Amino acid sequence: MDEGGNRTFASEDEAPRDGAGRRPITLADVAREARVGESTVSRVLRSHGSFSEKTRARVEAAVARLGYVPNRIAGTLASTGSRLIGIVIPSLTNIVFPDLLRGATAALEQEGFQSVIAVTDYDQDREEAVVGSLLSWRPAGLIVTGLEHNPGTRRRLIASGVRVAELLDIDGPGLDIVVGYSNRAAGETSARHLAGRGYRRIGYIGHDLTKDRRAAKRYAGFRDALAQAGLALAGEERVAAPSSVEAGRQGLAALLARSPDLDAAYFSNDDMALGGYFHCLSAGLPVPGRLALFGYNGLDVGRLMPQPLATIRTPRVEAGATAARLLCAGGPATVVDLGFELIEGATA
Amino acid sequence: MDEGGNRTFASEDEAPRDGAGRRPITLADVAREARVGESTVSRVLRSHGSFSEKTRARVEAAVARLGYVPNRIAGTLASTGSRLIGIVIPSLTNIVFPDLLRGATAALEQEGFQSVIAVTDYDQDREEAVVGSLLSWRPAGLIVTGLEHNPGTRRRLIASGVRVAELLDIDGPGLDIVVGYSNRAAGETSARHLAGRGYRRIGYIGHDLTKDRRAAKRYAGFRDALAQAGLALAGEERVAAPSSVEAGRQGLAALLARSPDLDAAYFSNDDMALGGYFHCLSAGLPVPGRLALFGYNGLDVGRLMPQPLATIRTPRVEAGATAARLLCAGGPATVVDLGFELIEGATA
DNA sequence: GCAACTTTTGGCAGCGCTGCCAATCCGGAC
DNA sequence: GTCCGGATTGGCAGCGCTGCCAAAAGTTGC
Repeated sequence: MDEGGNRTFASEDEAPRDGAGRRPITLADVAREARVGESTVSRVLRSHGSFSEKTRARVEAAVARLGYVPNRIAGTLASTGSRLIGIVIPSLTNIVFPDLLRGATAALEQEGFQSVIAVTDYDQDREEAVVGSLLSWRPAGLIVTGLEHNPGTRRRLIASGVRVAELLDIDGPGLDIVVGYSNRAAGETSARHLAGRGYRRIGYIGHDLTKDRRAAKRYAGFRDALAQAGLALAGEERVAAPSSVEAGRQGLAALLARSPDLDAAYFSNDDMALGGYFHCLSAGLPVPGRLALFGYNGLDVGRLMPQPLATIRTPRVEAGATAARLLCAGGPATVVDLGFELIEGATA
Repeated sequence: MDEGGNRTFASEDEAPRDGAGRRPITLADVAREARVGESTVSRVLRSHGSFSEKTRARVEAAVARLGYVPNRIAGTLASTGSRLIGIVIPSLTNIVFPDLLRGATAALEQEGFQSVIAVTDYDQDREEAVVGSLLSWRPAGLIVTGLEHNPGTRRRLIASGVRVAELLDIDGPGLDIVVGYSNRAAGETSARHLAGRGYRRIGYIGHDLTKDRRAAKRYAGFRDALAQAGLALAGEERVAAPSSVEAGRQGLAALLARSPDLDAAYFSNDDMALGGYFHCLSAGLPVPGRLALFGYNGLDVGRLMPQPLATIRTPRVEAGATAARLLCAGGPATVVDLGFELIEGATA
C-alpha cells in the first residue's frame, strides 16, 4: 500500500501504522481497533448522536492506543460548514491589528473555530487576491478590515455567500456585519477637544492616507470640525510610509521646521504621537506648554508616558471578539457601533 | 443555467447556480461549461500537466463566466500535501510575535502556502491542545515557538510526521528544524556590556519567567556572566504579568524603592525598558548618569527614544521567514543560528 | 499514406469523513 | 413469551478534487 522498507505485507491491514511517516491512521483503523462501525466512531468523537457509555470507552481507548488524529479536511468536505474563519488585515506592524486578531482568535476558539489569517499590506489588489485564496478554504465566515474594497473583492465576497464582517469602521455602507466605530467622529472629537482647549495653530502629522482609508476619514472629520470652530489646519505633514514611531518623530520635526509656531499637533496614530513626543523631549519643547500632542488609538504606551498622551481609545480587541461571535452566531446583517473614548491625558 | 426566479427544474443540472446562496459551483460545472473533461480543468487551474493554449482560454473563460472558486478542501483531501502551515505563538500582545508572523506569512505566501495561527498565552497545556487542533488540518508543516514543550505536545509532533520548526531559541535540543538565536548568549552579552562599562550595582526587572522560558534563559546567562565578572545582581524585581511597558515602569519603581543605589537596570524586554525609561523621566533620574538602562529585542521604539536604548537586536522577522522557507523546501533537520546584535545605544 | 511518437484529453477510483437510513438491540408492557 | 418504541449501531453513498491510465489527436519522418 506504500513504500514498505523491505518486508512485504500479506494484506493492507498489516501495513505499518503511523508512528512517524507510514500510512496515516484513519477513522476506519479506529473502528476496526474498537470493533465498532465507522459512524459510531464518528459519533463518539463528535459527541453527536447517541451511543452507549461502553462504546464511548472502547472508542476512546482505541483512539488513544493508535494515536489517531481526526482529519478535519475530510470532515469538512463531507459535512457542510468548515469551522474556519478567514481574517484579512492590512498589516501586522501596527499593533492595532494584532489586537483585533487577539480578540477574534480568543472568541473563535471558544466557539471551536480556527482562524486563517492573511495580510494585505494596505493594498486593495492584494486584498482581492487573499480574499480569493481564503474563500477557497470554504470558510464559515470572513473578517475583513474597513469598508472600502475594490469591485473584484466585493463581487467575490457577495458571490461566495459567506458571512462577512467588516471591522474598525462604520462610516459607510457595509456588506453584511459591520463592527467598529466612526473614524470620522473620532477625528471630529479630537478637533473639538483641541479647539476647546484653546489651541489655535494646529498641525497634522499623518502617514499614507491613500492606503489607510480610516486615517483619511479621521483626517476629514478633524478638518471639518476645525472649520466649524472657525479654524483651519496651520500645517500638515504626510509621511509616505506606514504609521510608526519614526514617521511621527520625523514628521513632527519636518513640520515644525516649516511651521515653527504651531501650538498643537494632531497625529494619525498613537505611535506617530509617541515619535512626536520623543522629538519634543529631544528638542526641549515643553509639552503641552509649547506644543500640545494628540494621538489616536489609546495604546498602552501612551498611558504610561511621563505625561499621559491625549488620545482616543478604540475598542479593537472587542471589535475582533464581537465580530467573531456574530459570525459564529449567524444572525442577521447588522452594524455594531462600539464607540470610542476620549482620553484627556496630559499632552493637550 | 443560473438563478431563475421561480421556475422549476427538470434535472439537477438545471438547479440554480450560485450567485449568492444556491448550489455552489464545482469543477464539474466548469468542465461542462467549457466542454472539456474535469481533469483538464484541474490541470489548467493548477498549471500542471499539459494542455493547449486554446483549452486554457476556454477553461478560463468558463471560470470567469461562472465565478468559480476552487475548493481547496477537496483538493487537499484528494492530493496529499496541504499547503497549509500552522503557526503557534504564545502571545499577540508582545510585538515580537506579530513580527515573527509577518516574516513567516510573507515567505509562505511567496511559496503559495497559507498560514493558520493559534495562540497559547504561554500555556503549555494550551499549546498541546492547539497543536492537536492544527494537526487535524493536516498541515504541511508547523511553526512553534521555543524548544520547551510538554511531553504530550512532543509526542503529537513526532507522531504526526509533520515537519516542525521551533523558533526564537537554539539553547537546547530541537525536534527538527530550529531557527533562532541563543537567548543565553544574549543575556551574557548584555551582562558583559554593562560590566565592561563599569556598572557595578545592576538590577534586573523581568516578567513572568516560569512561562517565558526564553526570558529565563537570558536571565540565567546574564547572572552567569555577571558572576564571571565578579559581580552579582544587586536586586531584582519580577512582575507577575506578561512583559509590557507598564510592568517595566512599575517594576523599576518598585525595585528602586527597595534598592535606591542601583547604577544600572537590565530589563527582560525592550517594552519593559521603555517603561523604565518613562519612570526615570518622571522621577527626574538622569539616564545613564544616575541609572543605565538595558533592554532586549531591538524594537524600533528604542531606537527613536531621545536617547537610543541600549539593547540586543533580534532577527525576528528573519526567523519567521527562514523557518517558513525551510519548511517549504523540505530539507533535512537543521539548526540555524541567526545571531543577534548588540546595540550600544545611549542609555548604558 | 502510414508507422512511431508525443501531446492533449477524459474517465474514474479514491482521499477520510459525515449524513442518512435501515437493521439490531433492549427494556418494559401485555 | 411476544410485541412495541426508543436507543444504538453499521453500511454506504457521496462531498469536490486529484492522480493514474488509457484513449484520442497531433506530429514527424519516410
